[in-house]
Amino acid sequence: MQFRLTPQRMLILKLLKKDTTHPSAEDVYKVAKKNFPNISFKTVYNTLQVLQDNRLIQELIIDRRKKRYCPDPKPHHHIICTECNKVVDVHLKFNTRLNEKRAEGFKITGSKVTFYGVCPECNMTV
Amino acid sequence: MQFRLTPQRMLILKLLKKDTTHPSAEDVYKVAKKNFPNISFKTVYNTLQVLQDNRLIQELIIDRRKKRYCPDPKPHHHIICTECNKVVDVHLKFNTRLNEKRAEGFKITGSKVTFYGVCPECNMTV
DNA sequence: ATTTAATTTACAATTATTGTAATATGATAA
DNA sequence: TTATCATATTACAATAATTGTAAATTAAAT
Repeated sequence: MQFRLTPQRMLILKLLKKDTTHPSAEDVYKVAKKNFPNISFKTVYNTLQVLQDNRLIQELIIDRRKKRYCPDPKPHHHIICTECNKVVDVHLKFNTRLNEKRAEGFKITGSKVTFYGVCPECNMTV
Repeated sequence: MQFRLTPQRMLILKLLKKDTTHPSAEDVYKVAKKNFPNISFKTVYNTLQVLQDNRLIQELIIDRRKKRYCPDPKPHHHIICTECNKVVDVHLKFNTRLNEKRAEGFKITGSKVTFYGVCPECNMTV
């Protein structure tokens, strides 16, 4: 597929790159609307997919409610707050090698560690 | 909350305990319907929540399409097939300790490793 | 300039999940 | 045992996230 970096896509990529909150598609849509008032949800979803396919961002399956998007496509890990669903990056290497025997015949292509916890803000308000 | 182990709940728990496929709520519903033809989706979802709250099963946020349920409530890890979304358990301990400094102020309560790969069946059909 | 493929938009549709209200169930106390 | 009452179930509607469709638009390539 030929991938065209349209103004909408450029904007969404830029928004993501400076956003550390791991926004949802709706979050992206709301911010993008400020620059492109007529932008559609479909364009946002479409763009997120294209950016993902081209390894410019990555989709996170971590929040029980919806997908979140991470501007850093390189493999790394995350912590999610079990109270407010805040997500933050963890840039550390862990040894999670899975030997053939334990891989159940799967050809392993990657791995990720997810940490669950309570963020500082939520910790205060208990 | 008082938790009543009704026939429907008993059935769902039993179904899950002998199911290694990490079924979705809909999968559970379909099987449960064989014994309780009038069972509702709401009862299934409600039961899955209750069983989870009572630490008899655990919900998995791993499949991009929907929640999956694991009969084993104890912390362990999973492999998911990126082709067909098959999920299997990994019962191994990994050292994923996160020192305070790197926890970004979060109070960490748990962690899980997710492996991505291609299952034997999907590997064949390439 | 013309053709053509990719993209965007508006909007409908789908899928997973949750909410509501009436009825049914079953535990507990009289 | 029977009455009471909280909890659970069901049918069904509603919501939320995401995806599909088709027409119009854009822009790359001839």
